Amino acid sequence: MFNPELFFKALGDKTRLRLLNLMGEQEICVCYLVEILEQGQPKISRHLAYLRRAGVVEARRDGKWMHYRIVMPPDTGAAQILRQTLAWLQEERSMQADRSRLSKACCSPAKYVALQGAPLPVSVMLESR
Amino acid sequence: MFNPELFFKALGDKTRLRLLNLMGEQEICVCYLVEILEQGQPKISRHLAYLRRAGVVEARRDGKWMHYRIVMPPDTGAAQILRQTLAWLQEERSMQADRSRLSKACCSPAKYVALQGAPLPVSVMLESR
DNA sequence: AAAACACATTCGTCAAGGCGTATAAGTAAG
DNA sequence: CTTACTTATACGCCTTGACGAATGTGTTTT
Repeated sequence: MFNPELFFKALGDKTRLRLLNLMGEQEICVCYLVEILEQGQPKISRHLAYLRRAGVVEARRDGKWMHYRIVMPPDTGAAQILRQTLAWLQEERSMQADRSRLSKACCSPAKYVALQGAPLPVSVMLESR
Repeated sequence: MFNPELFFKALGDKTRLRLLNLMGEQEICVCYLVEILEQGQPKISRHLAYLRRAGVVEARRDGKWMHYRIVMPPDTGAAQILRQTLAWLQEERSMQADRSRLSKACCSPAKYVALQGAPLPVSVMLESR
């Protein structure tokens, strides 16, 4: 029932890989994705839509904000490959840098004025308990 | 040193996935790929070139014939994903059918006249000992 | 109701990629 | 050397997809 071609097409783009890396296993607000990737909001939104059509992510509305999360495909093989891919990405320098900037963005609002008032990523909320 | 984007782009095409499935862990002559996939020789050749550029396969000349084989990427993560992908493909109906037609093609030359005299795939040579 | 905000979508443009047809390149056989 | 054979590449055409800019949609605030 799952389409390998569509699945790999979704992974065949730098920006989409960066988005998936930032989502990790947690849901995250779009505003953070835009700020961290420094890539223009419509561009990010289009790539998120692509990932949604491919069945790789799902969205949840929270007032003005949209939260995206990775959804594991029902197909066991695909899920395994997706998990493996996420682990692989974490080994990459640039992907680590993205994740590092994400943590900092949540703790230094002065540097990321646009994010003041935005809902914190779950990972950061857990850290600050 | 390995490029995830290029890697997944290479896997994001039905024909290329079928080619990789037919190669499996063994090298195979192009003429078989053309016959089994029934897809026109230039098309197959272009997709093989794409896979070569992406570093997923390598070619070996044997007189008039060219043999292609999957080459595991030096990057451990990529290699793991590639192996899992190949295993995943083998679970698909259509991919099993391709592999089944490959065995038959080597044993019934009458049906595949174009293949008479072509070098047998290694897997078939092993079976017929 | 109006304004502000977060995000999605549309539009026009451009590059990448897929395909069939024709042709080139490399090798073996006559 | 010419021919036949296997594979690769060039060409023209078309589709997909990526992008910035502008605009639309849904929600909260005033």
